Amino acid sequence: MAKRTTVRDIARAAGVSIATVSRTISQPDTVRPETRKRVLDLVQRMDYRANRMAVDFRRGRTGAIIVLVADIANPFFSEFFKGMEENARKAGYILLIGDTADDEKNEQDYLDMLASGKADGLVLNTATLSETISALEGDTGFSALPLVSCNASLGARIPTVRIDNDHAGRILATHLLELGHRDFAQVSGPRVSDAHSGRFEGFCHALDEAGCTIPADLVIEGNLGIEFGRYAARMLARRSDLPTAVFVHNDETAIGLIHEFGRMDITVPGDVSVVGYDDLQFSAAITPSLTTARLPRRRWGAMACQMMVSIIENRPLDSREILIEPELIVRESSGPPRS
Amino acid sequence: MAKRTTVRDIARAAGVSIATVSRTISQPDTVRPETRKRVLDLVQRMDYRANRMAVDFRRGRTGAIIVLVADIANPFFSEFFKGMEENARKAGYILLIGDTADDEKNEQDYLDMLASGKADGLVLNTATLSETISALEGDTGFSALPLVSCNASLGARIPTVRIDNDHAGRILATHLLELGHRDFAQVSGPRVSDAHSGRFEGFCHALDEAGCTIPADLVIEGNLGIEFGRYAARMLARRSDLPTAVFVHNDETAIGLIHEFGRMDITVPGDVSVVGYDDLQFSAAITPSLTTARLPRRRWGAMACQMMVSIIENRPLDSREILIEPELIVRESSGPPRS
DNA sequence: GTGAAAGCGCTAACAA
DNA sequence: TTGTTAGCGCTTTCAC
Repeated sequence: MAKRTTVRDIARAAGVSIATVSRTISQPDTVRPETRKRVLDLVQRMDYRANRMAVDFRRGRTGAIIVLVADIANPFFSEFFKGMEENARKAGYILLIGDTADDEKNEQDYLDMLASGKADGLVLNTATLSETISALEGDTGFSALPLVSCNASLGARIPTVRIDNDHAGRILATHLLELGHRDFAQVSGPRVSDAHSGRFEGFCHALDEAGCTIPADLVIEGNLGIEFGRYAARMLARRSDLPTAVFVHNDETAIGLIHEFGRMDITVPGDVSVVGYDDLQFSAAITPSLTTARLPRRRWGAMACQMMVSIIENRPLDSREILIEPELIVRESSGPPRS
Repeated sequence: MAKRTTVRDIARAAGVSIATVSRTISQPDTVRPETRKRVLDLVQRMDYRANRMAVDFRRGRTGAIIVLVADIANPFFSEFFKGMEENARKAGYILLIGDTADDEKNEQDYLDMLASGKADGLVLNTATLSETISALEGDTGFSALPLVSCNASLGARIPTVRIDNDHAGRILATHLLELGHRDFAQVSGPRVSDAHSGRFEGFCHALDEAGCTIPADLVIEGNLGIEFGRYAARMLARRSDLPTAVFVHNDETAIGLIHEFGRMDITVPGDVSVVGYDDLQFSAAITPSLTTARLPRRRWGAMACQMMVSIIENRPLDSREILIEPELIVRESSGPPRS
């Protein structure tokens, strides 16, 4: 493996100093056109490319923002990335994405690597970060690396852009109450995650205010996903008193649940109304199409990125916590309760 | 902003040399336990963390592999990432993902940044890379950065792990032929991409061998996605001679097409059979569930990553091109032709 | 406009 | 086992 071309090689070949080569690359207008041409030609011919590791090291910055997510397979994140990425690019950074696979150890590995200097900033969209984060902070509670959280549980300590999960739960409950429903079930993600506890509480509060409650055994809690949706459908179908409406904590799971109901000849919304949460692209393309709370995911990503860039570039923050409001999307899967 | 703690600070505080501090961090067993403890305590207390930029720079490696994809929003990629990531982790690397948003300029931005030293290797799963890649290669055709392609069009020049698209087209055609179909349509992605031309050709060849052809106006080509699927459904429905079977080049699009057929009271597979390509998690959770060619995406990612690690670590490659074989998954959306 | 020189923070010979 | 030292490749004052 041949040694890479360096500034020194170019400088020697062009008969200039390494400083001039460096300038030609990064501030072309500060060198005489004649010199510039000579250097640039050599750069081309000798296939010179500045060593990024050296550049980053010397400059003390990388031009990259990294975002860590719990599960990249969750289709939910795609728009979030788009929002981040667009803004990162606009601000002159590239966006790199890491997947912790919802594993604390992996997360720690990432943090160890990224903690200092791998990127100019770290955006966290993972659920279980409270402890690992502490490690990033000194005793002063000051982190060497600019951090933005997309998650409520860290909100108090680091700048946060998060979804108003409580509100989402409320608008879905209100929608179902207005349709006349009184008997509910919830298919929930792990409530240790505040994303899920937020949805759960918001939904329950709205029911409370209307004088309704959900019996404990009509709350089915577990790791969301299509298969869990199927499982929940079977659990519910087994009961003699099928509720008239189900709030499923994400669309993916709701899609599994609806499909399984279909197999068991339980019609949606005829027999039971189903509402989801997220508004995936597929949510409008199934039958029946899914009533859900749309999260403005792209905006979420955009805001998170803007906040990060402000921090990196030492601009004052308007606010240390930004709330993103979800929006009710009514489709076919919700209707009046069966009589 | 306080200056960060460096090896020198720790060395001074512990009364040792900077070399000892460095060793304590990276090869703890080579220092006397007593010294080690003293240093580690200080590291903790002074919140020292080695500057990754300096470490990477000095060592000449980063411990990171970057994969670039054309569109991270495509649910298709998630399993591919998982496969890569698992293997990267196993080999001691972290995986970072970049999204080029299918834009050559973005791609170029990434490559400029990544080309040298941002990562130990670059895996490319983007369609339109032929030109940009040239820039990475010197006149010698030698790239400074280890490269692996997941795409046929670059296959000749750099190591490749790719899907056997041609074969996939064939097994889907064969399945439909065996069901008795003779009248086909294809809903294709842009055929400038060899992923799509491969599927297209494979499908057509198998039909040829059975004495069938697809009329040119029954090939609907465009940018795949749910909306395009809906559009294709409307185009097909408008015809007097609706074909009996449609091969849609990915599941996402097939889901849109089936949903739109449903709206128009065209039943699948009663009126028309639909087969997709990918096997997304949602493909089994719609009604009717989708017959498709399953791409072993996780394996794809795993192989790509293994190949990359081999290259980085100068191990010999078994082969410079690995083909991943898709598998036919028969579900409800395909059946005998209407009589 | 250009060159000389001083490091950025760290690791890895090598010497002690 | 520990310390000394020489850079990694680049950018950036500061002279000229």
